[in-house]
Amino acid sequence: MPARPKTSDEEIIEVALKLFERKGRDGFSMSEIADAVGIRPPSLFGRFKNRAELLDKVELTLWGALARELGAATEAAEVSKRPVEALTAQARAYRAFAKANPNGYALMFDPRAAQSPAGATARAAALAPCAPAFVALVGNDNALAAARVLTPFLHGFVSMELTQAFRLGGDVDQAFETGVASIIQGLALWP
Amino acid sequence: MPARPKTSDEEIIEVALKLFERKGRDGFSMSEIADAVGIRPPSLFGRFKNRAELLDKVELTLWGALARELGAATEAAEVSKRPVEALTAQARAYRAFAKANPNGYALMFDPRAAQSPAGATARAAALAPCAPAFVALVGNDNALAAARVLTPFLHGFVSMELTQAFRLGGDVDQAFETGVASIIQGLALWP
DNA sequence: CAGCGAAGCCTAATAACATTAGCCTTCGCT
DNA sequence: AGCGAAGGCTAATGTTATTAGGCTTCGCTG
Repeated sequence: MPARPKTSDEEIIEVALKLFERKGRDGFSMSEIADAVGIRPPSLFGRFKNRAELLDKVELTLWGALARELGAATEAAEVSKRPVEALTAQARAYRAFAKANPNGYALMFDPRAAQSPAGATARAAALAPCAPAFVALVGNDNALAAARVLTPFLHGFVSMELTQAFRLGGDVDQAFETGVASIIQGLALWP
Repeated sequence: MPARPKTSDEEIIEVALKLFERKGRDGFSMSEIADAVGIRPPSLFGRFKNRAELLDKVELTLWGALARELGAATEAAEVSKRPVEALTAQARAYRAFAKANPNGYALMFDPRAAQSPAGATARAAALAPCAPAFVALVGNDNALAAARVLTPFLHGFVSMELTQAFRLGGDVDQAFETGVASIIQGLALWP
């Protein structure tokens, strides 16, 4: 039935992601994306219901990428034997991902973005690689609670870092290491 | 020299704050604010350079309010003797403020908002009430580093809470209490 | 092999915004 | 009396997202 497409949904999402990452949430428009893939702005609406839906797709792509990074960090550490090292490695991977994709990272936690079921699933999936380390550290019953200590710290830290909220001097890299270590140490004290 | 003003900068900021809080960053426009104070949209630009400047003012107001809340929480605890209690109270006050002003809180940490010097000053001032407690807990030299553990956690936690990022069940209130306690316990271990 | 029908694109139009330009009115001060 | 500026207004501009309606291609079916 179809005619000859000039582009594909995937290409559009890719292009949108790059534009987004470079110019931030404000600096990009549907027109720019259309230009970049060689079609006219209204044609985008044949592929995506609206701008929000396109952003949802971009967000999902990013969650997938984060999940992959965390998974890679997990493999590097022998989780069952050394949960502390595993969590530290994952924390560093998390921060590295955020710094590599500053605007994208902000999108992933934007209140306006994806309340979609797919978004929720992607979020949960992204954290999955960390679960074994938490279980190994504090046991099955406390794993979720422990994740709700470290994860908010990570999210808060990188968010503040990306918005340049650390303005009182000092070594931010070291503050991160110290913070992760201190928090994991606190978790290790759990019964 | 003047004529008869129909409103004042302060009133506009108040109204903008309320509109903002209710409808979120997207759902509000200069037109709505103008309507609400009984003037025409272009007249706003005689008072504020542009929308961004108005938002800056709103943001400053919010930082001031947060500083006041934290100060109040501080007074209730005898900081020098009981830094743990003081920090816990401040943490609760911080969270309560964020939950009471969800959209406003998001604004305060928005990358797009105030990179203004006034904004930086306001941020620093907001945290000032907590400084004595950190000093009492970990000493002068470690206070900043300690603040950079607890503050990111708080910011991350409430941000995630406000964006409904905690979707795996469990008691979120308790997770907060547990997290704060665990982190402060970790800090208390510092040399 | 004629031709239906849908996918995918296009141009033109609409509506909401922020913001600028230019003008009018009021009123404190001389 | 009347200048000058503060503060407002209407009208115009330019940018967005988004909708409406129409044209073309081409896989499939008769």
